Amino acid sequence: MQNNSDTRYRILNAAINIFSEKGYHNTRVDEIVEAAETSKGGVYFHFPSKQDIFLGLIDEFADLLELRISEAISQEERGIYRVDAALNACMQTFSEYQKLAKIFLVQAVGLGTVFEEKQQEIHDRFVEIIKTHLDEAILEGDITTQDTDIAAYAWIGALNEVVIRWIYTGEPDLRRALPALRVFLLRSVGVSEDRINQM
Amino acid sequence: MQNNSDTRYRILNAAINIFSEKGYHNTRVDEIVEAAETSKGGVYFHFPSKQDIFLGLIDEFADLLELRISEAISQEERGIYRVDAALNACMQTFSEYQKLAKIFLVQAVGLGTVFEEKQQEIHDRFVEIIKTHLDEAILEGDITTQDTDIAAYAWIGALNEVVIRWIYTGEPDLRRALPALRVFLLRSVGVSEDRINQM
DNA sequence: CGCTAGAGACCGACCAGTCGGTCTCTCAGG
DNA sequence: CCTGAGAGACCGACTGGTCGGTCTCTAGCG
Repeated sequence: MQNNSDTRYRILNAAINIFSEKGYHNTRVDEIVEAAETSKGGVYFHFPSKQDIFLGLIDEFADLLELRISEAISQEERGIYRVDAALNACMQTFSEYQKLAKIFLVQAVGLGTVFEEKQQEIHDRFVEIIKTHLDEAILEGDITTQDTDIAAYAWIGALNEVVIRWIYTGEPDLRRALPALRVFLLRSVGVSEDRINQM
Repeated sequence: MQNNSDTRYRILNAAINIFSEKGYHNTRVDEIVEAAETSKGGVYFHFPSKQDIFLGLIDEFADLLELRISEAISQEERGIYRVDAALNACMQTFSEYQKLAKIFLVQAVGLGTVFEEKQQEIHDRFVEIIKTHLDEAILEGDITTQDTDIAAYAWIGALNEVVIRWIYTGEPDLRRALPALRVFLLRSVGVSEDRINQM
């Protein structure tokens, strides 16, 4: 049981590398086999199918991301600070796991019906989190009344796009981009300049 | 010569429908053949490959979108109004060509190296347009000095996400979402509430 | 010996693309 | 007006390669 260890780990690692580079359909199981220095039998001993490996990676990363965000949020009291903390956690996690981020944000898109549902479901989780805290911030009077659904989608889109950009080009460095993005997002929901500056 | 007409048109139409639903890899050429009520030979008479059909659709749509946006922009004088006009044109075009929009925004993602380049290149075109006009608006004093690269990426991301959402769920209706998104985006780059309201 | 973990040859479904053939339509020559 | 030759548009059976997944076999361990 404890011997989940070496081979399984190497397979996952290889899968991350190759999936993130070539996408799901252009990745051959045999390539994973080779990169993991194992055999087809090895792979199919540890995983039921190619699809399972891929979906497993995505699920795992989504869980990690959500955990990190929840932790960050729980450290702050006020809605608007929570939102800021979540943003930080998000960027931090993406930049720490660049390859998984690419699989999550790029390679999992456009794979047809099977994957579409999972994709939607995960996206919804994050929209929900953002929306909740934006609504909270409205109640607390930090931002004006507005359509927080749209705002939540737009935030996710904005964030993803910047991260994807960074994944491809290495620019803008996420740490350098964070302040600009932070101001952008806070302004977008109507946090006053004064408050932004004093945060 | 003029008989580019019927069959070719039916093939493209079928391709739009099926690609937009199932994505590139899950679409069989034979499905397009059937939906277009033609034959394999017919398809390969008009197009050199499956890939060409797909890329052709994307190129065509990108051109259309850019054209529409340019037209809209050229109708306005001032940077900030231009930006607003472009946004309108964009949403209008997406909602008019929902299926092509899905191919463009969803199905063209994560297809591996060949498609990645084209994808980047097209994205850059639109980032460039936005950035240019944001910079213009800064010079005209309508918005504050800021990192317009990040803002441009974020805008595109935000827009795409909302549109993708609409494509999948039919909600929020783009016409209803537009005002909220408009305020969101204008605020995000620091257009004052006063000016937004008076636009 | 029995069991876990892994090796790698092999299978067969699947599918993009091909190729020889057919079916109009046109148009020149008689 | 008829003919027949040529071209353009289209047809669909077939092929050849590719890959996910399976199956039998083996090495080591307790």
